[in-house]
Amino acid sequence: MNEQTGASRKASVRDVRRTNRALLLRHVMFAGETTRPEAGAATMLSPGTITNLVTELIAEGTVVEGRKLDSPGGRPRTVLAVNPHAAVVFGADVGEAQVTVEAFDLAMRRLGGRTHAFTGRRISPQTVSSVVAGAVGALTTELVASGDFGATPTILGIGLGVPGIVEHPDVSAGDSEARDEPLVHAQVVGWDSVRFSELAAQLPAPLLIDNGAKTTTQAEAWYGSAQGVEHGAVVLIGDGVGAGIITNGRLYRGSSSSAGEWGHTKISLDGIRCRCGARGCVETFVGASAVLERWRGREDAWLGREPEGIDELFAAYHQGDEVAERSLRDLIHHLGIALSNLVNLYNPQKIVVGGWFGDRLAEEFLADIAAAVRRSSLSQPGAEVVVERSSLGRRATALGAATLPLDRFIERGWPQ
Amino acid sequence: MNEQTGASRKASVRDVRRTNRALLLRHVMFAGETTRPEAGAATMLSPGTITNLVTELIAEGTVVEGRKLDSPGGRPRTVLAVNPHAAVVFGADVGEAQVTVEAFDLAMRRLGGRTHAFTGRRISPQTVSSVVAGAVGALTTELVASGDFGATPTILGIGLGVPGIVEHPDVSAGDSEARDEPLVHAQVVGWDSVRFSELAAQLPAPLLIDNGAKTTTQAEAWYGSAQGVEHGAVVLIGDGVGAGIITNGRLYRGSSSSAGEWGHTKISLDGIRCRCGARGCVETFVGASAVLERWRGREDAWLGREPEGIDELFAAYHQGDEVAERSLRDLIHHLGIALSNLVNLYNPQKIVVGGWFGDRLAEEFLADIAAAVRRSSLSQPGAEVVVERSSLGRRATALGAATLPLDRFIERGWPQ
DNA sequence: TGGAGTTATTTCAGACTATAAACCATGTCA
DNA sequence: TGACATGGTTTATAGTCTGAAATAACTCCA
Repeated sequence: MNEQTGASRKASVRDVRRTNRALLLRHVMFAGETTRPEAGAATMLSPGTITNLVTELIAEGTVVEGRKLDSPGGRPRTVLAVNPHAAVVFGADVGEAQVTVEAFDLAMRRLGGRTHAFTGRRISPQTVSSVVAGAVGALTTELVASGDFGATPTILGIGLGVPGIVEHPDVSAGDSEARDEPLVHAQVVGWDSVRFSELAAQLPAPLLIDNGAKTTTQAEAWYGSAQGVEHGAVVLIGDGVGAGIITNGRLYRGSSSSAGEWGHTKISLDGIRCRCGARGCVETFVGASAVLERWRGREDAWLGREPEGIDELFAAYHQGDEVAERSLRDLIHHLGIALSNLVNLYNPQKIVVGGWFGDRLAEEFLADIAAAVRRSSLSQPGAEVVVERSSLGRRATALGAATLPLDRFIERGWPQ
Repeated sequence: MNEQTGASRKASVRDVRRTNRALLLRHVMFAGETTRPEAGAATMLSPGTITNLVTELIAEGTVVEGRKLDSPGGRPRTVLAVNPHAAVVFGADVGEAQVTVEAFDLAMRRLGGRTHAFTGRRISPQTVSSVVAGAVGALTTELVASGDFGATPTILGIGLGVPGIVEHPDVSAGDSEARDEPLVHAQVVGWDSVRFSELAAQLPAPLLIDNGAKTTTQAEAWYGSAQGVEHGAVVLIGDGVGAGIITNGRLYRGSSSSAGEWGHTKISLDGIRCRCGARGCVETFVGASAVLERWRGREDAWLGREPEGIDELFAAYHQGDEVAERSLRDLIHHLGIALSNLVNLYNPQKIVVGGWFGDRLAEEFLADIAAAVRRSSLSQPGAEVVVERSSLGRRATALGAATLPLDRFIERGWPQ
């Protein structure tokens, strides 16, 4: 009996304020438009506290008052909303072949974006850095030109969704905000322990990095199909396969932020060798490239990516091709088993199926996928889980990346 | 953008006190003996607050002052410790064939216990209830006789670890502490949606129920091999196979408390049919009964439990029997794959291997198991995970069950 | 024996919070 | 115009932690 377990931090009166401010601000942001009484009901805070907090938020410029609502007798309620022009956040989707940077106002409305496609096979962190920095700069001047954000827009931060594991430094060891930047390990693009210090130094606001599957999950949780989900999973099926796990309403990261590597869990004791080196990985059964290779009868190799071929597969299926049908049936069967492992382990309320290939599958076979999941799951968690198609599409990754600085702002307030 | 996401509750000044009180009390309990300065360092609370809280805890009778420590110049520190005689907690291990009830003082020292073995195949909830109520009564009179707890010992609660899924009612819907008792689903003993209301009514203190694998995990997390682990898993291998997952330092329960059913995740697309109805479950590869069936060459059926046979298996292995060796090698290989799924999904710091069969395996093959896990895991999380043997043995389940009321006491204080 | 030095513990003023209740503001309706 | 209803603010009060000052209880040394 030596160490502390489940150690929570000490609390002080200041924390009470921070918690309640965040609670209220989150309500305002997600409600879009609200009123003081409505916010009071949603947050359970007393009218006095609401007044107090709202006054502060208005003074800061974070929140603005709007029109007054009609009343059936009684003083009319004043509409409250986030001040969209109070600040800007950037979100970047770093893919294997391209980088997309998007700008959002404080109401998370898209203001503009830049996409840069790479021709070479592997992009270097330096290239990515210069593209991101360039896009942020270009978008910022665009914003200045629009006049909505003044001469020097307040930038809350730049979020980066990258294709790999992002290892965050141990927070417990001192709160020295200084140079504890995350390490990025991305096998797919050949990055090993990359730090984006140079990029961070170039940018006009803090750089926050996370795994792309996780930022996508965050986007679905805040604005998409996973809204309000306390325990859930977002699975992303493309060439590769990933997942984001939500536990207790928050994105789960694990001890070193690599949690959720569902694509490399095994559902078979043998099978094709995966690019991770193991055999039997989910990715080798449901990843788009693997499915294509199978369909074409080359079960021995797993290389390259060829998303176009998926169109052929679906076309063949619709023309009654039996081989195509069997490929898709097998895929759904395997997907059901792979998802049932998530169901039995996490007992999620909802599983959201996304990714370019997953989205395509869910569009046509959602019911079959759900049935396959239930067939392999334990009865109780299987009966409870809802399987749904993702609702945000390809922009989710950048959107989710942009929520990183936004979330930080909600929790901590303005810098300093 | 409608619903609230990751909704935290509103905070008030009272919560600050509760949080800090719990933080301090937890420190005192886990330290065994401490002092005010030591507690201050551990909790980061100021000396004034420590005095304040300690005074309250002493006045309540929860904490007592002890001897004064020698000082090399300066006022000597006074030893603080939990008052073991302040209260009693009970923990019950409801197994498939027997029920064990144990009593602990507030320092979680075992005071006594009762075990009742059943002869029939399936025990009814009524039988379990009367056995538990009887044992609690008998142990209580024993405690009264000992004189350490006065004429009417304060009982904080009775924790029950049961072999099945425990579904807790939704807490969010009103804080009516009234009759929202959990539902127990235990296929193994044939319980379907059982409520222990009658038992709760008979008992002299609140009844708290959880899954046995989860209470065992809790015990390992508080007092065993999983101490101080923020992200980890405790896997329990016996006839059946279960797991408890620790995320962010707390036991993870999922949306309806059935999380952690690792025994019924699939690592094979075909294979023996499991008692859950599916094929390829981990339990059919590493569960004791399944291993025995395999060893004896009867791969077609999976029935009954015969733990004694495991001794034969190990004996044969030690005598150089090749079939026994192959059985164990295969088992370890499969266990490695099954655990690697946990590693890739949860990214745990530590995996604790327990359960009567798991313990036996870990005793002899821990290094092999760890190697097998690493072989199948992704390199980054695989390199970080530590595989360890459980350290509490068979009493862990009841001990963990007893932590349920203890934890509640730490968080909420004395009843009322 | 007593004074200096040292560390533990308590006391207390000050800074913040939330809340309840009283109070003011601004409508509708008859 | 007054009664009523609801929205929003102000204020007194009760908790809470913290930092600094005060006090307590030692050891060491002359």
